[in-house]
Amino acid sequence: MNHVDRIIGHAEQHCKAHGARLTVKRKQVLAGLIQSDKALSAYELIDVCKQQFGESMPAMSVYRILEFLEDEHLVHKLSLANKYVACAHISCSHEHAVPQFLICRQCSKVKEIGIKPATIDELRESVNEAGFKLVNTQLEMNCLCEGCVAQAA
Amino acid sequence: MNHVDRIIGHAEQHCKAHGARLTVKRKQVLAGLIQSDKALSAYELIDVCKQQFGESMPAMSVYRILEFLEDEHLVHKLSLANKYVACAHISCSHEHAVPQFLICRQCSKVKEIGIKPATIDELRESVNEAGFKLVNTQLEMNCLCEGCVAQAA
DNA sequence: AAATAAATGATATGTTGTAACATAGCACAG
DNA sequence: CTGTGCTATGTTACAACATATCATTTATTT
Repeated sequence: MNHVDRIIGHAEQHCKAHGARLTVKRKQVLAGLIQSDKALSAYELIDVCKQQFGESMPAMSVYRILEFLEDEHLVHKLSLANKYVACAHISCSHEHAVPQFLICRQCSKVKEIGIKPATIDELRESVNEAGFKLVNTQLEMNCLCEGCVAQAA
Repeated sequence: MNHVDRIIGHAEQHCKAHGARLTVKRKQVLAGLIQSDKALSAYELIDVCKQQFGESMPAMSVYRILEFLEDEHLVHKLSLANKYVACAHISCSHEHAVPQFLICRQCSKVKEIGIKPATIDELRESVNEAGFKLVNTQLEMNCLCEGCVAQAA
């Protein structure tokens, strides 16, 4: 049983635990994302599924499935790139805070990190001072990954 | 001379200072953004210009003009919302750091703030620890504005 | 097996953004 | 003033991202 299957297994348990169903199609989409170290757009996922499973998915289905996976906290949507990534913590049993994402502008590689709570608190305070309320702490930051920095140099 | 015209005047000086031209169309687009306290999409700007100046702008032109205005630091693009806002500091003569934006999920109202440099440094450090390089510090945060918080309550 | 609910398919359309090439208008050398 | 070149704008076509709506299929319950 390989890495991806193991994670999918965890995801399935997670869904079962509250009566949600991780169907074949949903598994395929999730697997596509897990295998990729980059963020993928919905249409890129269609291609991936086509290649890996010979299944031709309509865009509509992929978007529905992504929505389901987001609701299950198995996938995150990155608004900065209009792309999607698998959650890095599907296999962890403990709860996680809302993560932050570093997105490589060049190659779409994504790293999910947890910023120090103290830093988050400072941010939240700045926001409050401005009279706004932070809805969530999912920050997305434009970055370059190691590989692309090296290339650029 | 009203508020908007005054800001446009500043913008014109700024452009002239290095041989860039703030043409009529460019002024119209900029004025549309300055008048709005909300972020506007390119297509919303087309409507605004149509209403205010009777000028029918092709989408392509608006995008080109927005790009020009961004290069001149007169306008910011908000990737979280795929919308655009006028820079809050066009009339200031001093230089500004890269700003951060609070975007109301509900009504698209935007506030441009400057977070404490120390907080930014902490963020940058977290990013470096993860092996990435921060490309810019234009953070965009999903928020609710005062008005929409009040409404929701 | 019938009734019900959940998931997916099919089709159309909306929204955001870019590519590629054509035209218009100004600026300045001759 | 006239050609030449540059910048700005127009036009058309299309790519990429996303949602609405209704029909059909699949799974679950009774």
